[in-house]
Order: sequence, then C-alpha cells, then structure tokens
Amino acid sequence: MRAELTREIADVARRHLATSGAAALSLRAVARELGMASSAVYRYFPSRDDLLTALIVDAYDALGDTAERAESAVPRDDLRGRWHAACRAAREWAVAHPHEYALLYGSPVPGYAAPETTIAPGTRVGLLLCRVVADGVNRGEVTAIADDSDATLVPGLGDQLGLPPGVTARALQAWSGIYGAISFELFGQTNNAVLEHAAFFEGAVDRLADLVGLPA
Amino acid sequence: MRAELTREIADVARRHLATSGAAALSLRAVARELGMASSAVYRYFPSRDDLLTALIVDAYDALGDTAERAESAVPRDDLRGRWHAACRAAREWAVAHPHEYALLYGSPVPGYAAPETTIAPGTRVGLLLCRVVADGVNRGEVTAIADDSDATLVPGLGDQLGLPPGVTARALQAWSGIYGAISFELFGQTNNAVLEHAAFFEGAVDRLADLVGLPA
DNA sequence: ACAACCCAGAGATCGCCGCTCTCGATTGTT
DNA sequence: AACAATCGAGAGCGGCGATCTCTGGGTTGT
Repeated sequence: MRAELTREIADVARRHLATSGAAALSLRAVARELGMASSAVYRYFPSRDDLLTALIVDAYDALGDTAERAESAVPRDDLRGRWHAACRAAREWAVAHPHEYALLYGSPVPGYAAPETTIAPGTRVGLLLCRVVADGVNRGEVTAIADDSDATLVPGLGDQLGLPPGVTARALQAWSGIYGAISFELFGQTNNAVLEHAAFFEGAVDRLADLVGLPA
Repeated sequence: MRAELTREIADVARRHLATSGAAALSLRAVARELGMASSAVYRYFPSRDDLLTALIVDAYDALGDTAERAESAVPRDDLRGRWHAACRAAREWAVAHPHEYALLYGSPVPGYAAPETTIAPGTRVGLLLCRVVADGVNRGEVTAIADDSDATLVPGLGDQLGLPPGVTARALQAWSGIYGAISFELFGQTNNAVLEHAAFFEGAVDRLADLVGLPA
C-alpha cells in the first residue's frame, strides 16, 4: 500500500540520481516514470528535499554496510588489514556510485540543511575507522603519540570513541584524508596526475594507517 | 563598452554566488539586478554554464593569488613555514568564500564538464605546495623515502614537478589531505567533533608536512 | 549627407521545474 | 447507509534556461 509506493518512488528517484545526479533529480520526472501526476508524489514526500534526504540516508547506510561488511571479514588481529578493507570498500562504493557519493560528501546543496536523521548514518564509516584504531589501542599495539591537537576537539570525544589523546585527532584527520583522496579522484582533480587510481589510493591509505599508528 | 558590461555581469553573478550558492545562481536574477532583459545577458555569456565557468576561473585565481602571496612572505629557507602559510591562506580563503570553494572543490555540477580553461588555474595551489617540497629537495633537506606509489602516477610527473620518486605521490596525497580537511570543516562533517577548526587544521597541516618529509 | 548595415537590447515564447489548491473518487468505518 | 479520511488528477502560480524575432540607434561606406 502506502509503504510500497513510497519505496517505489524512492527507487525510481535513486535510479535517476545514479544516472543524472542530484541537481537533475526532478519530482515530475519521477512521477512521469511512475505514471502518476506530479502532485500525487507530494502525498508521500512533502518536498523534493525530503525525497533527497531519504536518498541520502539510504546512501549513507549502503556505504556504511559495505564498509562494515568488508572490515568484518578480516581477522580481528590484523588491524592494518581491517583498516585497508574498510577504506577500499568505501572507495569502491564511491566509484560505483559517484553521484550518490557526491550527494553525501560533495558540496551541501545550497539552502539545504542536513536534517537530524542524516547525522547518525553519516558517521558510520568514520566510527568504523575509529573502532579499528581503538581495538589497536586496547591490544596495546597502538601507542599514543604526544600531540596537543586533541585539545581542539569537542571535549569527551576521545573517551566516547575509546581513543586516547594524541590519537583521536589523528584518526579524524585520517578519515578526512581518505575522504579527500576519494573525492579528488571522483571529482577529477587528479585526472592528469594519477594513472592507477586504485593503487594510488592503497598507498595513501597505508600512509594514513601509519599516521594513526597502526602496526605494520 | 562590451568588456565593461561583461565584467559587471560577472561581478553581480559573483555576489549572488557568494551569498546564495551556485545552484541558486540565476541568469534572470542577475539581469533583473542590472535592469536588463534576461535575453540580453546571453549576448555576453552564451549560457549559464559559461558564466559559471568564468566565476570558477576567477575563484581559482583568487585562491591561487592568496596562497601564493602568503607563501611568498615567508623566508625561503623556512620550508615548513612556507608550507603552513600556503595551507593556512587556502583554508582562510575557503572559510571566507564557502560557496566559491564549494564550486571549485565540491561535487562537479552534474552535466557540467570542467572546460580546458579551468584546468590550469585549478592546479595553482597544488603546484605551489609541490614547489615548496621541491625546494626542500634541492636544498637537500627533504630526502626521498622508499615508496613505490610513484609508479601509480602519470609518467614524468615527478620530473615535471622537480620531485624525486617516493615524494611525488606523498605530495599529491598531502594536497588531497588538505583539501579533505578544509572540505570536512566547510561541509559540516566535523561539526560535532572539532571545536577549534583553525587550530585543528594547523595540527593536520603539520602532520602532512611530516608526511612529505619537510624538516621540523 | 545619405543609405546600408550591424548589433545590443526588449519582448514573447517554449518547455521545464517545485509547489499549492481544489475537486472528484475510492475506501473503510461508524 | 452516511460519514470521514485518504488519495490521485488536474489546473495553476511563479520562476527557470534558452531561443527567436523585432526594433532602434549607432557605425560605416559611399
């Protein structure tokens, strides 16, 4: 009934998004493809932004699922392997779903404020990476490095993540570095510089593992 | 005459862009503000995309100017200082011009392929950073680290930049890391994690300087 | 000095878009 | 059987990018 049609609309919208990008996503086009009046769609999504929000949450979850699944397939004691698996899965998902990735990590759509519901799913990959590092800390394989960058973070963040001072900021930086590497590739900034993007990414991820102090 | 009006249109458009973002930039609104018919604007910019392209080139140049000016004010032998100055200037420009930064480094506007004219100005900051590292190499203060990531790059890129193998890939990664840090802040990904963004950025930049091997 | 020409701007028009409102029709409940 | 609630359709609003045609004023060439 209602839930069914809601899902159907979201599916068509996701397909349009995947092929043409967020800016080209039109409620009217979705309605046309479903053979219904454009005004009828508003019974299910009060605005285009709400439809977009639903797609964002789905995309965050798809990315989070992919990364978590990949990471969980690696033996727990292979910290660097887990790190690599999560990063590689994230990149591969991004390459396979460029428009959705752009929607998540590209410029925020102007006038569009990320609603509450997108915050939690949006942190899944970051939290996953932090968990790997925290495991390393608990196993005594990652040792804190003297660093006062933690003082720039929200108080209590390290405790919340199970990360000691000197590591939290580095972990956050590593996450942003991974994001930067993926975005540079996807958004074409390295078009004339990098030839084998996957291999280059692997190297970058490895150096970021060094940054957070994962053992070799 | 013609050049004057062209500049005037671009100025108004830039103001609209700065206040409302790229997606909200409308040829008609610009024309309205200038008191002319929307169709008249097409005499000066054949399409909205062309207007956007002009703004992109201007923005790249403004960012490049800012970074280069800041870097050139630091003594030549203070490599890390030059690195920091360039990065800090880039971030401050981005914070002051978020919509323009988003236009440069955010998701590429769907269906909009970056024209040739934007490529050269788009690499200025990256080249500036590479120049700092190359200076360090020439002074013997930066030593190549064994690393096979260079093999993933476009052949000859290292020679072109004056960087030895083992450093080129790291420099590129550092650039993408800086971009990632700025974007994370600007696009709100670190809203609930980082408190003092400027200080956090400084720390990240310092660790990226370590990555490329700049002396302390 | 006059005529030919050119071109910037105006206005109308087209087909999109997001969004709103109203009006029937169907459905399910009292 | 009557009622309320929901749902879809259709018309319509204002705004958008883009195109086309027309007009008036300045420039050029004779």
